[in-house]
Amino acid sequence: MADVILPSGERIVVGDAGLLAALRERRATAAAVLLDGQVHDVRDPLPAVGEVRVVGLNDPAALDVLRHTASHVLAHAVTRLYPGVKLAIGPAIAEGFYYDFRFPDPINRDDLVRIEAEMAKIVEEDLPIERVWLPRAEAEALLAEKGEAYKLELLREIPDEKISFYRQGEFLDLCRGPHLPSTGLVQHVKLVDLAGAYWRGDAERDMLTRIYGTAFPTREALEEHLKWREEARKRDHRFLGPELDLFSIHNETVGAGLVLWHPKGAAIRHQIETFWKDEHYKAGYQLVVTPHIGRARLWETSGHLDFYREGMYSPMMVEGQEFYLKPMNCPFHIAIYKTRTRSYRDLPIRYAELGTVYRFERSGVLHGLLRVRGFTQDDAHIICRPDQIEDEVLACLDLTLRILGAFGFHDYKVALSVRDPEHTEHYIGSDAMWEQAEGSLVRALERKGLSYTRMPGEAVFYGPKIDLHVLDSLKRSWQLTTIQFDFNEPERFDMAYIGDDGQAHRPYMVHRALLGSLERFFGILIEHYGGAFPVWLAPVQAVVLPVTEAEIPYAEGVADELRRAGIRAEAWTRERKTLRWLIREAQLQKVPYMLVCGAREAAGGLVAVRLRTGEDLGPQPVGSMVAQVQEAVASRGLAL
RNA sequence: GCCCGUGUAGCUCAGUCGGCAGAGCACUUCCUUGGUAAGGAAGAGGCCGUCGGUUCGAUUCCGACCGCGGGCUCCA
Repeated sequence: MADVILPSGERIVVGDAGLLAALRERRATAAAVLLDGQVHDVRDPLPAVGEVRVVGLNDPAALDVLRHTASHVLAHAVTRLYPGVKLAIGPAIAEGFYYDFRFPDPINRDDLVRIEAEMAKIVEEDLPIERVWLPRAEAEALLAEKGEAYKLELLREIPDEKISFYRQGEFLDLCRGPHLPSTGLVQHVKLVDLAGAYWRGDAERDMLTRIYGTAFPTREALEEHLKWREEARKRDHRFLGPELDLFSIHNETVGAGLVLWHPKGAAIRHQIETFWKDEHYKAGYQLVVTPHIGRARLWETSGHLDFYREGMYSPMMVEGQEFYLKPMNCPFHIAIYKTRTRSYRDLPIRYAELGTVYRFERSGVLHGLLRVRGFTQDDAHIICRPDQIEDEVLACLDLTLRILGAFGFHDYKVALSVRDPEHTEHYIGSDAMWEQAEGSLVRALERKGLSYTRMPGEAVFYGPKIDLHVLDSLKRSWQLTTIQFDFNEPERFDMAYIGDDGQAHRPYMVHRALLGSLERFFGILIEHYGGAFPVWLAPVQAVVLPVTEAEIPYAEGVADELRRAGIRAEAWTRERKTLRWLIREAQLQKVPYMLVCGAREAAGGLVAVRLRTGEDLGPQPVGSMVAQVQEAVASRGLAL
């Protein structure tokens, strides 16, 4: 006998008759059962004592169950339409679900419409979903008879003797559940994409066809999600980049993964770099500049030729010496450190550089600005004494939050990557160093009030690290900042400082990049702002628009005045176009301020101000506009 | 690398069941002097991704290659 709380809040006691019967009696719709916070199948036996909560379709806890069932409806429809299809796996995922199939013949996007129609039928049929437990031998015989090789492989990895299947109508699938009680509950479902996927993600194994879909408890939620997808599509930086004349990539001529920054993109980059440099000087960093290539022996010493060779380009010969394009900046910074004997009084030393590096990426993974082959890291190396590391990490987090905040990123997720405790032999550095470094990272995070997820086994071999993910305006997560200890290179380069005991000591070194790379960060910024940059970043902050030819000299005078005040302004006087045309163009280019000059304004030293938002401020003295733009720049906000 | 899709003017895309290649935007010229999201007309612009095959003839059909887009475990 268990106490059951229904979605309505009603409490009932359920006996051996079972939960499903009791629910049917009360006409209650149940998606799943919550027991100690775990989602369970409504068909499972209830605990002898205690309390369970039945959750309805609308409960967030039921979303994965709904989607998992939706993936079964998909698989059901596919088996009806494509005899001979083989089933692989079909889990719920963050934004919906997918199911992997092996089709006898290739399908394409048009097939999704047919499949969706068949899914609608299955939902309409409102088939009860039953759970079936089979003994292992029977399960194996059944799957073998159906020729479900992938399922058989999965079965062999299940340790249990009783194997769980789910049946809806004529469709039966190996599955651990849980599932909804019937197919009729999957009302709001949509197939969104089609892609290839390796069986178990292994490039050596079969290529399957993956169908992606999403499902929600209500039509509104589904539509909202589809709108969100559409919004993300419109903000795609690969679309906005050329549209706004920010950058271009030329695979055939320049090379894949190599970015050309156009004047407007470069203007934004200039603002980012200037701000970044100012903040770094204020935070006690010293800027350095290092070359793009270095001799092979440098990369031998650093170890990159051992553990990072596949990411590096082939060497070039210069006067009989091998040189490599740099994939990282650290060896150069270390070389600067080593130009003289350092005292403990010199530490911490913080070398920062916007250093351009080149890394080999397979062509299939290149993606706009987000994954490229040549990029500029906002890199720095902090070299310090053991007693300084905690304060250094904390200062680093401070700087990170200050800089990211300026770009409108205020939501963070933090991952702390540490050693795999089972395999400490895979890592360089002593236990004491790892513990001290991890301790400093944890305490710095705590002092900063940042919650974090500890991830054992995620650290690289040379030290623990913090990775910071930000959420953009569409709530998408991007990994930007990384702060990582390096126990490897100080050793390999024999870095040292002289302590107060007169002896040489090994310093700690921390690598950190706050924005990651300027290319990738720029791509993220474009999508975050949808191309409508805040005034301080906007490549063109104001356009001056003459109404007729007569106002051209006045408009140019106004633009000059703005430029003298440090505002990026253009007078659009090159062509005789109607004001309507000029406004539309400025609007499409997402220029924050449109300053209209007609006869009335020219006579009075005024401009009629239209904002990017569509708001009309009416005629304003030029001087007050200058002040308003300067104010918006100083605030670094989106407000105009 | 692999699966599906895709490649035609600077851009976005039609089209040819094998017979001289099309539109809109952008560009050039002319007309228009226009007050808050496209004023009008004319012109110029093409190795129809590359290479090969079939054919009297290929941008179209076939093959290979190249480029681009989406995706390639969030495990029954």
